[in-house]
Amino acid sequence: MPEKLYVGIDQTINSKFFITFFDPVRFELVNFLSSYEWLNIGEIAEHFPQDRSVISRHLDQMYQQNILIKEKRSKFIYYQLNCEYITKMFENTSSELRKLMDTCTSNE
Amino acid sequence: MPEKLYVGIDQTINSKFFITFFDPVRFELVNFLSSYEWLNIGEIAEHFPQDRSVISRHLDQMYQQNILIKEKRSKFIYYQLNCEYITKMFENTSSELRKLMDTCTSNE
DNA sequence: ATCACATGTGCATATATTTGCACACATAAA
DNA sequence: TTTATGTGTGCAAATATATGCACATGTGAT
Repeated sequence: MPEKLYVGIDQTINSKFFITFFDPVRFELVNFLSSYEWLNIGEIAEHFPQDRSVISRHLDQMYQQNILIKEKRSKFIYYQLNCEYITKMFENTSSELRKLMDTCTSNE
Repeated sequence: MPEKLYVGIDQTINSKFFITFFDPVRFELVNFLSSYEWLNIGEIAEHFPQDRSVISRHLDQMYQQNILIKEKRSKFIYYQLNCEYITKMFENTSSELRKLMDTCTSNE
């Protein structure tokens, strides 16, 4: 603790990503999208009780956090899980946390 | 997608843990506690602008999710990060996600 | 027992977020 | 152009959660 070389986890961990990811509805969206490739907003919203506009906003929030990738084709907007980024984000966070936790357990 | 052998991530991932972990105030508490060993509620609350009762409730929520371990000594209640559990939870989640993401990227 | 202090809790308020409607905008077809 | 359809947005209501006060409870000391 006196000679702390590591910066706080608030510096290295993107908590907004996780808050976006684990919201109940958005987490269901992730789960749903993991079974499909490109789907447009209407196709996605069909499978959820919420209004299409609500789903649209959730998808946009997920896109802002790079959880989804987006593609516009004519008047449709297709979304897909950004698998690479999601996996990397979790694994990087795991290792950042592992570093931090190693220092705190060694202090006991 | 037709022959999906994996169960949904909602079955294998404990999202409540992460929702608890990444709440802004509780995340700051994790960050703060990572620099110390056992601290009682009063000592912790001194470092935060919120009322002691608010901090007390946050700590209890974290304890419910195994983010913290607790120890009562006389009239004090001491908390400490549950480093093992936190690390394991993140790493298990990472690998569950990795499994899921591997199936979705191979579909493209 | 009384006192001092640490923590828990009921409850109303504050704050943040989601939700759905109504409508605006965009795109493509007729 | 008008029409149909997909998506974005303003806004108010609903919902969930955090917050802080006041007080209750518990524990140890005097």
